Amino acid sequence: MREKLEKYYSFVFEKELIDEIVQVGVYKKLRENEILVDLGDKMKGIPLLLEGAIKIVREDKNGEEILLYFLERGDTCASSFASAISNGKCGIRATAEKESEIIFLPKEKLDEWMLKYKSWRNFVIESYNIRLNEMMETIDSLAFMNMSERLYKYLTDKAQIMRETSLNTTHQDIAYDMHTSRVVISRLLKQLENEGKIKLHRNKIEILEF
Amino acid sequence: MREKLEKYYSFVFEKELIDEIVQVGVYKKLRENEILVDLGDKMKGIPLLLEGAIKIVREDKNGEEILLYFLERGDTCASSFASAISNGKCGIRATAEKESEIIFLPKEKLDEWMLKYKSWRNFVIESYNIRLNEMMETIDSLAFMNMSERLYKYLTDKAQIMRETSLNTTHQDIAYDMHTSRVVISRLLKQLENEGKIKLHRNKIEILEF
DNA sequence: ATTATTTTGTGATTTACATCACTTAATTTA
DNA sequence: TAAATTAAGTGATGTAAATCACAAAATAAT
Repeated sequence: MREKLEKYYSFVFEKELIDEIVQVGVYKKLRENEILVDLGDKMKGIPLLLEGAIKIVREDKNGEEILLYFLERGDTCASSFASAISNGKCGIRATAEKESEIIFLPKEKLDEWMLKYKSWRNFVIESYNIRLNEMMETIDSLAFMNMSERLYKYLTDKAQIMRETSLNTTHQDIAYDMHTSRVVISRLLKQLENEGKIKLHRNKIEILEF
Repeated sequence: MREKLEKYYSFVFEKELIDEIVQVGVYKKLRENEILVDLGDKMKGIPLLLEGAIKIVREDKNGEEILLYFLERGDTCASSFASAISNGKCGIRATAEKESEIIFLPKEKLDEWMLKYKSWRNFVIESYNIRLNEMMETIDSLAFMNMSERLYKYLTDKAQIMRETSLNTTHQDIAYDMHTSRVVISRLLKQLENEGKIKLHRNKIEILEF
């Protein structure tokens, strides 16, 4: 745990803070598709992502989903931070897209560290900024792009987060994330394949052009 | 300035902090439609809204707009905070929807106060949370609602922010905010009128049902 | 190996919204 | 007061995406 913490966070956190994190943080390994945070959960702390990829989705009353963004190593979940500090509920679901490793930080420390460590203050603010910007990008996609453009962005974004050039996924799963139907995704994927940007296989999409 | 500050912020900030704000804050009155923050601006501080209503919009490369959310008294612009602290650019435009009053806080103080005042830390975190939640609501609207529902939500939300039951606006302005065409808005408004939810006038929309 | 299940492909149809083209009404300006 | 401008109403048509219905592969289960 200390090793990975130092690998990804030594440029972010002071040494003393890393020491504290090692002491109070709870290491956890997440299986693929394991739910880390669910709708309405009250967070008792926040996760710091050491390795892997986490998908953050929003769900409405009818159980329909829309992807908000992905987290990768070095990220934290700003929504949890909010929820942890204010004792409020979390409006999102966080699912491990692949096996991941996190450190869970107890909420009691969150405010304490704000006083003690400038690097922590920066990290918190920076995390919120990144998340606000991701949300704006999501809004841009929904408001300004058509399905084909959104789909291509989805594929390339996800490939980057997963650090792979092929994605192991079904058309139906993509449709859930993008809040559309499988038929639409299948047709647009075929179109992207014809344009030479991707190559389709069963349960797998190769991305040829980034 | 002190008077309004105490009126809306005395339950939020410690007395000492209010004193400091009075000392270093710059009071500014905004005319209707005055631009407070524009795309790409580098913020030298953040605005604290004393009175009025501010519209926050996102713009894409083609100059097309989409409304993100409104600010009202007691709010601050989290996006500016981000930009001010990190010296980065602001990805939004903020326009006064009606005559408004703000206090501009210089960025040098922002981090200093994080150390000194717990109420300030809470306020900053709380502001980010509110903004994240507003963005999620915007995403919900775009992803899950049809135009008619979005329009009705737009009207009632805006009426609430403006503290009026009628809005002085044109169909075209609404179309800009919602990133659609005037024709579509006119038709849907007529429909809402037939349902008895609103009453249409030239340059004015009365909301009959909230 | 045969059957069942999951995944993908594809035609046909519907619908919400976008776009075009033009009219009517209200308001402002000359 | 007439002309110009701005705001709103409305028919016709186009189009992206949603929905329905079913077929064809690929894979998993028996």
